[in-house]
Amino acid sequence: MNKAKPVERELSSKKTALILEGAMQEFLEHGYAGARIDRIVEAAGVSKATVYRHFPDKEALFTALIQQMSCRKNIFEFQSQQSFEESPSVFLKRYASAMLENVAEDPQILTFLRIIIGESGRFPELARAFVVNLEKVSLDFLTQYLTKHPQLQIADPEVTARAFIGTLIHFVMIRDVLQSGDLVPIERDRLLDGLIDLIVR
Amino acid sequence: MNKAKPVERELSSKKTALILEGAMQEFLEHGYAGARIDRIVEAAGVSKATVYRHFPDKEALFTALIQQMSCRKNIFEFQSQQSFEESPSVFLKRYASAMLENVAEDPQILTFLRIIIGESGRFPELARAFVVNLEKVSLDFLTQYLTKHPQLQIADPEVTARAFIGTLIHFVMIRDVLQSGDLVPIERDRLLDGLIDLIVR
DNA sequence: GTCTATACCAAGATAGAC
DNA sequence: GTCTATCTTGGTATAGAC
Repeated sequence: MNKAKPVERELSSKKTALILEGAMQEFLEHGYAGARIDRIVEAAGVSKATVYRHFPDKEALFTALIQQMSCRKNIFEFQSQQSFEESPSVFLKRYASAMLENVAEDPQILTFLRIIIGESGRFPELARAFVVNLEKVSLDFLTQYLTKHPQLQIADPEVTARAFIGTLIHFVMIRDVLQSGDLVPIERDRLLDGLIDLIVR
Repeated sequence: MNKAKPVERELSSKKTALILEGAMQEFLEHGYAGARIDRIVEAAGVSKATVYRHFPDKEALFTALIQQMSCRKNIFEFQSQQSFEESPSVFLKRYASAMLENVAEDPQILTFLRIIIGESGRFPELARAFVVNLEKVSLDFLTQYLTKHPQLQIADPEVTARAFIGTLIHFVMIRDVLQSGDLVPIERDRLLDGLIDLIVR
């Protein structure tokens, strides 16, 4: 009557975490089709059969992993420290800088972007989760910020938020994801300050 | 003394073209690791041995194909019809519309973008060829256009060109590549006109 | 629930006839 | 130069012992 049932549950989820951790490096590095269960098994330190006891197949493991990552690898993560004296141009500079620092601090964000986009044809639901969890949140946040500062005289905050985020993402794409910053060089601060000038004037 | 040697050469390159054509659908649809030589062979209507007589291995076939496509699938293709009466805002609208129409007319551009980005970690040279042939060309073109119209009072044409292209690419990424336009909806013309207002004022 | 060992199949690449 | 047939490897997934 006093059997320790919950303990088994916990062991099980510990293995699940190990598997997902091992799967992360493998899928991020090799993509979906290029990923090898053998390497995931090795990295996780479990047996192959254990993987298939926790996940029905390779595809389920992949989608579970990416959905989990969509909540953790947030390129737009930002401490909105509500310093009210802060001028909009300073705020926008901080916001953009935070995003670029997130990318610099965690290069896994780059491989995450590569796989989301690369597999978006075969796994559209994962792409859509990415857009809802990351893109939409930051677009809405920026739109609201611009709307709440009418002194900026922003004609269409939604469009302006798009231009701001779009320019930043495009910059990261060229420089970091495609590793071609040297081919179309531009200084970080020149782009950021010029972009903010375009918006705040 | 009158042997028809050139004929063989031509047959050979005909096969090469067939193989590349078959490889295109296969690589674009399934990515590098997911592509199957068997399916390329079937689509091209040649034997597997013929493929390996023309290309050393799968990787060489892939890089040859993508390099060829970087010259043909130009998302920024645009008839610069030099109508001098055309105002900058009309010109910019035409330029942006042309890009969006290129995407709409040839959905292979989308799968091409997916594979370039998705494989940019393993094939950085292909990503760099893409940036040089497509991104850089259009960035330079737009920068020059903005510079040649000083009445626009563009503070930093290079940055403005980045913002313009970046906003467009980002829009295409969300809507078409990631198939998530409905999640962060915005009307095409509202974005384009708003973006141009941001630049030309 | 987890492991070892294995079934089963499909992939990339090649040998040898023509 | 091109084909058919085949080799070899390595993949996903599972069976059966513990």
